[in-house]
Parts: sequence; C-alpha cells; structure tokens
Amino acid sequence: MPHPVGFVEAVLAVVADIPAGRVATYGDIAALLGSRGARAVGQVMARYGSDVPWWRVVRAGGRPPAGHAERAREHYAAEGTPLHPTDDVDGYRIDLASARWRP
DNA sequence: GCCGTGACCGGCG
DNA sequence: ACGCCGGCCACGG
Repeated sequence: MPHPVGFVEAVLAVVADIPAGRVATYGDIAALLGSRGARAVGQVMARYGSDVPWWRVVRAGGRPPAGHAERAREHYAAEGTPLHPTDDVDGYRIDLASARWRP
C-alpha cells in the first residue's frame, strides 16, 4: 500500500516528529511511508524542507544533507547531537548508532 | 504519459 | 575505506 495522503505532507509530518538531538535517514523516512524512494524524500526536503527541522534528516552513512554541512552543524551543536570528527569536506559525521531515531 | 532530475542507497571491485 | 554503477521513486515540464 502506497502513501494514503500526499507524499510531501507525509514526509514533512515525519520529519516534524523527529526529536531534538536525534536523526533519521532519508531511507528511514521513505520506509516509514512504505516507499523505497529515498531520493524522492530528498526531493521533498530540497523543495519544501525549509520550514521543518531539515537537519535531523541525514544520509545513511551518517553524513549531513549534501551542501548543508555548515548550517546543520550549528543545530547539532545546539541540540547536543552526537557527532564524530572526520577529515572529509564536511568535517564531521553523525553517530547514527546512538542518534538514530526510530518511532 | 513519457523523460530527465535529484538534500539517496547498497553492493561490488 | 574509497569510488563507481545501477536501481529506486515521486515530481515537474
């Protein structure tokens, strides 16, 4: 069974439910909606995600949303989201093992 | 209704 | 621990 209501609405609703200091992956969101379209979730976030806690949606590898590492980092610091320093361009990676949220 | 486009994912070399 | 490649899937033109 696909999404009962609008996909966009559903995605934003889930993101709004993620508690501060915790995160969910694009794939997690999709799965919660009975979809495998992680990219589709990315599309939604890119277009309509500005009004929700978008930084709480990360990639499966624990890396922040592409192109938003800087701004996301500030939120993580404020919320005490467990990070892990790296040498890549992002400079850090979210510790999914302890921060991943599951309803 | 087909086609290109991603704030993606997992497997494989 | 890479990077590449193919598969996904909803959206807008």
